[in-house]
Amino acid sequence: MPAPQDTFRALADPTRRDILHLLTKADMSIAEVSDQFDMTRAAVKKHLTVLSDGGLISVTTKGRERINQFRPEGLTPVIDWIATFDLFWDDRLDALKTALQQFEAQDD
Amino acid sequence: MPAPQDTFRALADPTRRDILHLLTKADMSIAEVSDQFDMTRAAVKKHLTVLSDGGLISVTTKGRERINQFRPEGLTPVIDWIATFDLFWDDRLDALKTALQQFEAQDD
DNA sequence: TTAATATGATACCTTATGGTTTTATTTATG
DNA sequence: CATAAATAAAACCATAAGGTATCATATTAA
Repeated sequence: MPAPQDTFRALADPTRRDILHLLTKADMSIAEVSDQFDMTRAAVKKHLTVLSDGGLISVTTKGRERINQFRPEGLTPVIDWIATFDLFWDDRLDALKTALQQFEAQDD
Repeated sequence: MPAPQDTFRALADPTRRDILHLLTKADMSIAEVSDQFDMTRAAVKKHLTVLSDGGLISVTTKGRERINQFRPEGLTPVIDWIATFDLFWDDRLDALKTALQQFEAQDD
């Protein structure tokens, strides 16, 4: 239930977008994510917090680790927003919108 | 030909997203856009510059005015990026991807 | 229990961002 | 031509953002 703004904000940083792609390969602890970037754990952890605030990842505690998992549904606020422009597009894009609505419905 | 980052950045601000919706109603000069927001023309002009850098609007000169026009195609970098996650989604989302590819092809 | 690991939290620094104000330039208009 | 209108450009300001370093806390593991 993040505000759309939180999702847009989370996606605005390239490192955060890269983290999302990384998390499609496997769920990872903060340390594991940090290993893939040339910055401190603290910095990566801040990015993960922003991603979590934006609904793009979920975090579960496993012992002393925090396992970060990509949440594809977190992207829907952005898709929804883009879909609001569909009157400007053509019929082919209506197909996209329809497919999207099915996805939304399925997600309930 | 903006870098994807410029597009994501442009969409990260709520005022800029509102401006895009406003411009779906009509092409507008800077002054006309400014009339719809509680901030100075200079501030709105900065936002329009960021939107232009992100490929989301085009600007044409008409006398002493600069007419700003929404560019729906400017959203495709974002759509493309989201589509890169489709392996994580389900078959229904494949339909979305297909529709998107048709749109891309048509745009050439 | 002691030491190492993984993370949390805070303080701090630098730069980017969103905004205003002021001044200049270009284009209409009376 | 003189003036008003529309925008450009630059200086400036406060806050947000991305990053580091440091210290505290909570789990493991020896």
